[in-house]
Formats: sequence, C-alpha cells, structure tokens
Amino acid sequence: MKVTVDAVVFGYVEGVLNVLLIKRKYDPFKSMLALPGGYILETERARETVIRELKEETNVDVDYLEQLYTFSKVDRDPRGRTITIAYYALVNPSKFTIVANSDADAVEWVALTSLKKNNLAFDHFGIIEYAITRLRIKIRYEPIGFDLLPKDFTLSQLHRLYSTVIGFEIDRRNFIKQAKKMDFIVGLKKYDSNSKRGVKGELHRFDEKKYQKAKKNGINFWL
Amino acid sequence: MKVTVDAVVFGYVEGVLNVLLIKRKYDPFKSMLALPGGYILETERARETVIRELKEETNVDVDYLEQLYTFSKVDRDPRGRTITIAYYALVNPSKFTIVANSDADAVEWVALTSLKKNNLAFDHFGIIEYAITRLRIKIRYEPIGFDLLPKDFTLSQLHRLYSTVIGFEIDRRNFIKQAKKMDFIVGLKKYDSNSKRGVKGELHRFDEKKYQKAKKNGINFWL
DNA sequence: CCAAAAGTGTTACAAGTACACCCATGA
DNA sequence: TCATGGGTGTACTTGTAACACTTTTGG
Repeated sequence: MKVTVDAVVFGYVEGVLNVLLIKRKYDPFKSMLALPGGYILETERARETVIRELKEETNVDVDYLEQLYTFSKVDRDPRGRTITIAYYALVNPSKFTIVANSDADAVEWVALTSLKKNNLAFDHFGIIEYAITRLRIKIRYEPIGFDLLPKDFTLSQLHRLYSTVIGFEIDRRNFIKQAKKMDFIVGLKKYDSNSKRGVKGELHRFDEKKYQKAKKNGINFWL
Repeated sequence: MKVTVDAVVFGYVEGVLNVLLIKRKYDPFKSMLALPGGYILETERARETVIRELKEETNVDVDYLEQLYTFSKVDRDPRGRTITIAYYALVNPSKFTIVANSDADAVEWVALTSLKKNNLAFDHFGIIEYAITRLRIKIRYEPIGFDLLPKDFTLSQLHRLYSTVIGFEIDRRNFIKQAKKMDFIVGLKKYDSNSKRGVKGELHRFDEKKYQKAKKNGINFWL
C-alpha cells in the first residue's frame, strides 16, 4: 500500500486567502492543479515528509503545520491504492515565494474564491474544503491567525484577516476591544508606514511567550 | 509500507470509563494489552477496516466512530515500518460483550484509571491519551455522550457521565438546568426503576432528529 | 474638502456561575 | 428515621451584541 502526504498551504494577503498549488506535469491529471505532497520515505515520519516536500517542490517554509485528516478512499488514486495523510499549513506573507501569476509556472498561489472542483487533481478539492473548515474553526480559539500576517500588524489588518477567513464581517469595534484585552498582543508604539490614507494604525505583535504564560493561568484565546 | 488501523473504544458504566483492550497472544509485546486493530485491506477504506476488525476481534458494534490521528513515528512497530490510522469509538453499555474480568480472556474492558503505560503494547498508551483528550473536548460541544449511555437515562446519570469523563465535578444544578434547555433531550414521563433509593428520576432520551433540526436553526449543543 | 482608514464607549440583554434547601424512598 | 438520590430557584457577575461619531491624512 502506498502512503503519501498532501499539504494545504494557506497564504493571506490584502484581504485574499490563497492556497499554494502545483500544476501537474504528468498524467494522471496532467496540467491540472494539485496540492504539493509526495511519498513518505521509510526513514521519515509524515510531518517530516511534508516539510521536505514543501521545500523541494515549492521552496516554502511554513510557520504553522498541523495534521488534518487521513484520506483512504479505495479509488482515490487511479495509479493504485494510495492513502494520503493530509496536513494544512500557514505561511507568513513575507515568506511568499515570488508569485508568477502571469506565466504558467509550476507553483502558484490561487485565491480560494477562484478554486473550482474540476480544476483539481485527485480528491484535492475535497481536502482543501476540509482544511478551510478546520481553519475557520481553529482560528477562533487558537492564535494561529498571526502566522498569516507579517510579524508587525495593525489591529485593523487583523480584523480584516479574520473577516476574510471566517467569511463574514465581524463588528470591528467589538473585535478590536477583544483583541486589546489580550496582553500577548502587544502594541509597539510604532505606526504603519504603508497605510495609504487616514490615520496610521499602531503596529502590534503577537508575543508567543506571553501567550504561553497566559494560557497556563487559564486565560484562553478567543476572537 | 504497512498501514494499520487502531481503535480506542470507550465504554462507560456506573461512573467508570473503560477502554476495550486485547491481550496479545504473540510477540512482539506478547501478553501485553493492546488496542484492537489490524491491517487495511486493498479493497476497503480505513473506517471499514475498523468496523470489521472490531467485529472480528471483539464482537463489538460501535455507536460512534471518528478518526483520531495518524501516527507515523518510524520505529513505532519493531516488525518494520508501519503507520497507523487511529480511531476512537463510543459504545452503548447495552452492547457490552460479556466482560470476563475474572479469567485471562482475550478481550477486556479496562478502567481508564487503572491503565499503565508499561502494560501497553506499541505506542498504544499515547494513542489512548490522545483519544481521551479528544473525547473530553468533544463531549462538551457535540452530543456524543449519549452514545455512552443506555437509550433512556436520567439527567443525573448524564451528569455523572460528564463529571466522570471530564474529570471533575460539574455543578449538578447548573448542568441539569442547561440540559433541560435543550429540546432534543426529551423527558419520557417514565421513571427509573433501577434506582435503589430516593426519588425515581425521570428518564430522558436524546432525539437525533430534533437535534438536527435545532442545529439547522443555529442552536448549539453545549454542556 | 472629501474620501478612506483608525480609533473609541455605552447600554441592553443574555448567559454563566455560585450557592442551599426540600422531598421521596427504601433500608 | 436516616441516608441517599432527585429535584428545584435566585441573585450576582460576566460576557456578548448592537450601535455612531470623531479624528487624521493624502489626494
């Protein structure tokens, strides 16, 4: 029995959530989009395979990586029985590989909203759907959203990210009020120099150590 | 690469949470306790393997079954590289196979509290720990606890179950108040004839259809 | 001077939590 | 008659949700 891993890598930039996909060079599913992934070697565990394959195939280092689900439908791979352990990952935009949207490059960031079932190889569309569902739930109660933003971000950016990922507009005032309660989201007293108009928002940073301390004291993340 | 499934089957009776385990007849780990499970056949998907193996090895039909996690540590099986897709399951006490605690039967229900790491084969202790963690979290926001009780139960029984699984005493009054809010936990106006002393508690039943309707209307389960 | 982004507070309502006493029954 | 289990209500605190206006700045 063959065993592979597949990774749903999410990237976010300016109100758009993207998935990292590969254009397949060979059959089956030649020239269709597919998740990066590959066979598990005898000497590595699944998580290591994901990290290795992402590096080899896409040159991306992820900031967050979590096992999603193992898909084992009998006929999911026309080449023969193959089980895949799916992962999902988040990457910080500063680590985006140069996006070659214009030409037919092998690796592309594809906006979630433009994904179509029929463009995707294997059962990868279903895997992506599964990953989005997980992400939407998990981003509410684990501080993983920060892995989709630059290290320094304004609370408005954070708010926009959440509204995008979750799929509806959260009340900005309540959201920011909530975020400010959390000591591990620290204001830097520096201001966003990229903002085009209006007031320059204060930059914030997620402090992992402070978060771990707060967690030990029973303080939960919630947005 | 070999691929197996393993199942952590939980059973509950009278304030005790049990796991279904097998005493191994052969090496490796001969005569130690192990999770029921086995190799995935070419013609079945993982979930089917679990159901089949549970039937074959333990004669148990489960009421709830969910994939847990896939364990792929390289040396987790001394016989050679083996990945296992772990599941966890809940069974209704009425479906308990006759428990042969007295003799050295092949299948046993073992109380969670009496489990010891060194009595368990492979990485199965870790898998069980993982399953308990999942169960404790999930029982709070999905109505899966009912699969550990008889069809008809008193709210006190439900309360005792929850306190046992979660590991601390929940306030009985608040718990029952909460349970009564939920229309899909219906009072049967029949009374528990098994109760030994005191008032006979009213029997209740979980109504799956009503629950599904409530869920569609955005009413969430929470206990 | 106007459009766009950032920042901020209050109030009403719902939910959660803490807590204590009475009743029925069988031993 | 008493020990055990079942049943119930209130007050307090906290959290959530709804909601609008002002400031700054670049074009």
